[in-house]
Amino acid sequence: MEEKKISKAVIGRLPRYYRYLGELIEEGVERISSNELSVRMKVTASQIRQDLNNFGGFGQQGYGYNVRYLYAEIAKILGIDQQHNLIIIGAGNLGQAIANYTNFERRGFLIKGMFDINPKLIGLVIRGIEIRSVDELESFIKANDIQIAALTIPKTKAPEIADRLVKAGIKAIWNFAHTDLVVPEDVVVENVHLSESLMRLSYRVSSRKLEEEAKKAERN
Amino acid sequence: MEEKKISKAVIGRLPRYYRYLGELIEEGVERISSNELSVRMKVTASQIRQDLNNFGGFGQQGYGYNVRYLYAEIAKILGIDQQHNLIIIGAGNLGQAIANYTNFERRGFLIKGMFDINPKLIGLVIRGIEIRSVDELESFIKANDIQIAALTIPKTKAPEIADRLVKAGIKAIWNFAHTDLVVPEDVVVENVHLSESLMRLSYRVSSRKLEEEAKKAERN
DNA sequence: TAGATTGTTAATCGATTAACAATC
DNA sequence: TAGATTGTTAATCGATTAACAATC
Repeated sequence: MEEKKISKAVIGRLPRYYRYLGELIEEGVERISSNELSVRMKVTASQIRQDLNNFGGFGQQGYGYNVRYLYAEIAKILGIDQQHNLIIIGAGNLGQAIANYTNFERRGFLIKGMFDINPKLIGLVIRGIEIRSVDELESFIKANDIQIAALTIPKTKAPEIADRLVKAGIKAIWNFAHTDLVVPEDVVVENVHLSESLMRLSYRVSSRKLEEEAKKAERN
Repeated sequence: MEEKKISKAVIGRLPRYYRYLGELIEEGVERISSNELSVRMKVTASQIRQDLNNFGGFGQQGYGYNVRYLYAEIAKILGIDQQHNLIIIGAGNLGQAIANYTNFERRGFLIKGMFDINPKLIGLVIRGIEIRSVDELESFIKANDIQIAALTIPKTKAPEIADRLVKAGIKAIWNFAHTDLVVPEDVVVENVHLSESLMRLSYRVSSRKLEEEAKKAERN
């Protein structure tokens, strides 16, 4: 069973397919062709078929794809058909935002606990999730079979906490701290660098402005 | 002056270069070669040189790159040498998290106001930023020369608000709602889809697990 | 000047799109 | 069966890496 390596680009698109299929289900659409879906999603039909065929043949010639079936298959591929136990480290606004976002639980991500160093926050309960002292981190991870840790703390504290998480057996870090974590290769890190996202936005706004000015200059 | 089109991949990497250069400045490093930087950043030196040369020759043969100079030049490219006026729509945890993140202001993003529909939130002041009723949206945008709107509201409300923002003359939307916004082509949308990020993480955790199981099975 | 390192061209690699035979 | 649409191979396009002449 040689697993062919799936490219990052393909994986990056899967959640978007999943989202669109979910919307189709809500609309009561039963089947869809790669072509119809390509129009909705503004990608090529070719890309959709290529992407899906990395994982198997989910469609049927002359028919297209059954929406519910494809939706369920993508869920399996993404691993969101299974339950993941998650903790949040850093109970500030961002940590609380994640804790309050109920959709994650619908996708199988169960938030089991939150951690902070601020004594004012420790003991508070958010949507049934208790905020604990970071001192309890390791014992909690082991006792509750935690796989994923969301890191919503300042970048200065992130490397130390990441080390502790790795030692405690965490398999994945959802990293919101503005730094690149160094972890062993069997630990997955998914970065959400908001400031980088905002800079990309800034670039695009600025380059648009330059283009417009260039056009205006040309007219004169 | 034909502007050659810069690829999305290159733009995506610029903020990371910027971050590493900032760290080098803090460390007191004056100059760096593409090769040294490539080791730190875990990319190829070739890629660094290619990326930078999209925008001009910032280095010097036999010397490398002056860290402060390159840092300043990338800031110009990203447009973060200029001030951007920003509003946040949706004053929930995520909106408040952004409002409280002071680093954005250091990069020239000035948060001028927050908006919500919840009467309990309207009137509150967060870090000097007042939460206003969404009714005041259009007048506020015009009166305060707002270019960027961060959208931290549920997906159901996002399309309607996006339309209003566009009509009010907003040039860029930083979209945290889990939906793809439809806007005219001169309006920039930068998406931050947290649930998609979490699914990518889930995929990677799940596929790691499968690989390990496959390896174990092979041994038997 | 000699050594180092860029800027840039050429080669390679990978991802996307197009085309079409297979098949429902 | 005829029409539709997939799965998949081939062609194209773009991005990354390698190589090296230019030059500080």
